[in-house]
Amino acid sequence: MLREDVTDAIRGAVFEELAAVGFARMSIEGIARRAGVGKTAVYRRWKSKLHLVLDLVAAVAAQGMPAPATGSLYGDVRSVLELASYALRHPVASQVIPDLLVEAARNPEISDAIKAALLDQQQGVAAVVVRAAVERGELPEGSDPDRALDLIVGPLYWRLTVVRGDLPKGYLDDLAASAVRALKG
Amino acid sequence: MLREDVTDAIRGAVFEELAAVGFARMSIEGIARRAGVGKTAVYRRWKSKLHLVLDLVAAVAAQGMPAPATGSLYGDVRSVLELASYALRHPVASQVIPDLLVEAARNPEISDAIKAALLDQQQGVAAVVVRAAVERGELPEGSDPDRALDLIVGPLYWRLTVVRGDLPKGYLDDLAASAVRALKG
DNA sequence: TCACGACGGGACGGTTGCGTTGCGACGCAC
DNA sequence: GTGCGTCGCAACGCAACCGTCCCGTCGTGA
Repeated sequence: MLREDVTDAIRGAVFEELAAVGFARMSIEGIARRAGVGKTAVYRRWKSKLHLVLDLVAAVAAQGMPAPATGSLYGDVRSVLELASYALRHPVASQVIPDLLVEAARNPEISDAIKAALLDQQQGVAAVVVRAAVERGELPEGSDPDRALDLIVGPLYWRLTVVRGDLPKGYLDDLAASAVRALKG
Repeated sequence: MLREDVTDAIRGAVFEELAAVGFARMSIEGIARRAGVGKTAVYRRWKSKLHLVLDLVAAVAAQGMPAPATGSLYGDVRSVLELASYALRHPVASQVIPDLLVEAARNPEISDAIKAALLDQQQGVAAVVVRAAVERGELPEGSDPDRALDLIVGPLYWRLTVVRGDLPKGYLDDLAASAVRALKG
């Protein structure tokens, strides 16, 4: 029976290593070193660093992402932005997510995993939010949820992980209002 | 005197290598191999792969980025989106840019170079566009150009390099209109 | 008490890239 | 035609990591 504390230590080390050096530079030796574990313990559980990461991403995907239901489009959008900004400001996640997204452009397996763990989840949330807004009459029939997601999350992702600028007080409120204004049209 | 055709071959190989495997995995051996050149020829010109890439990025930065002046905010925004989508759909650039942006989060030198080559340029363009719109009375006094840039480029970057979705006909027109609507408020 | 299995650690041969060096070939200026 | 400098190429010793194997230790369940 594999020891669970060792498994957890390895998982944690993978996250840290992924954030510190990125997927491309990450090595199993480095993970084992960081986890204070023999390489054997890693290979006994996973075949390669790819499987390790796919496993982690799948675990994140399994958590699911809650869809807001505040009763207004603005409230829902603001809520989504709050959640997203929390994730993208986390020091580990803000390194790991963009890194894996870039890696996904070169590796279909990572691409599929990321898609299931993040993009599909987000698109699902967007679909729920848009449908609710349509039913309330806040958005016209046939509004495209994907386009809505672009307009809501795009600017935030750009600012936090591309420009790597700060998030001034009230920025999320502004952004939510802007997105709602953009969507209604 | 260093032969210029060799220098050009190396520069080209760096771009291709950067797109194919990314900065982290890129090796000087690989570059020389791809360029059909000895390692000596590379080391005679640059100290390391970092210097190689910094040099390339600086060359891009030197080109400059033209600011549109169509006479309307919508026209200017649409023009910026056209240029950006052209770059982000280029098969090499669409790999290299996100890769270097992620690398920039770990390496201050790359960060500075990218900032000068891309972000500062874009912020300059945004500043010009916003100022013109304010003078025309299309935007209120004191509109923030950075926020404008987030709203204009963010959704496009998100769609093209994160979701890696397609760009439906009319999407840029929609996006430009949405951005203008979001900005006025 | 005892056997089993996972543990950390270390060593293995093999691969890849590092940055440097020496070589003979080639091209160009003088 | 004679040098000089760059060229491609191959080799160098060094380092890191690969995936595997063997060891002695330790904890647990029968």
